Amino acid sequence: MAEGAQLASGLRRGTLEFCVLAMVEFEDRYGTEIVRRLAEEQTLAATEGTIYPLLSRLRRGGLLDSKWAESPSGPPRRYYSLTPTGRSSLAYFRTEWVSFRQTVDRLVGTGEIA
Amino acid sequence: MAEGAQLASGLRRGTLEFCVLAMVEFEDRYGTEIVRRLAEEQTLAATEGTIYPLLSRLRRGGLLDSKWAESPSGPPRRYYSLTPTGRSSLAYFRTEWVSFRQTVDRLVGTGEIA
DNA sequence: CGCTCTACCTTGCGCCGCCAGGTACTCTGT
DNA sequence: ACAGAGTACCTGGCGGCGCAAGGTAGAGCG
Repeated sequence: MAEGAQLASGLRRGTLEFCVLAMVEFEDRYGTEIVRRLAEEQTLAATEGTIYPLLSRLRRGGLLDSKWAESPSGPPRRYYSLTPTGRSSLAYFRTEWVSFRQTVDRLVGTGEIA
Repeated sequence: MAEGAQLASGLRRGTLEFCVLAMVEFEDRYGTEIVRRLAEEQTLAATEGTIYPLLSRLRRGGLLDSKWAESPSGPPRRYYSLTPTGRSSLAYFRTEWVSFRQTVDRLVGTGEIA
């Protein structure tokens, strides 16, 4: 594994889940599409081996709903959408993320505690 | 486990390590002190079971150095300090963190990709 | 000399990101 | 009609890390 990739891999923990939720907040998306869009991001590139199990977890957890749909060209796709539970979970993360981000910025940013 | 604690636990992954490095950047600190200071932070509270193995990993990895010192009252303490390797690792994280933070802000902040 | 406080560390568990491998359907070219 | 490429889905096993729980040992006090 590359140098910086290992660092980013650890950072994704606990965050990737909500990035995926946010991606299907306004528009239904399917697995491969999510993988491709994440690959365009700098530090959030995740492979299929990460995304598909993640989507299954979120579906089983009731945060995502899914329905099959035909593709214009190719095999059928499973489109994911946000459930009310997923929506509130995402809302909760948004507040938690701000707090977390500020704490890390304060601690790591300058090196001084207060 | 409490509701929000589980979320924060995932967020700490890959970040806590560098928060600890930053804490000993300018001043040597010992284990229990680090635990107590992190407990004061909102979303970064980590217990001994997290911190001590983490400190051992960082020491074995050459990012931290340690030396024993007497306590004014109580058992001796193991004080940790930042090595050159740890210093450059921390510097690298600071740039990576900014990139990561911006990506998450962009994706989760509004829900729109671009 | 017990009792408490401080400080260190370890064991085992569970979760999750990831690599590698696998299945199946669609479309294209010959 | 059929091989090959492209698309899309999923799974098994590994490794790392945060964490709860449990353990050791010295210092100070009554």
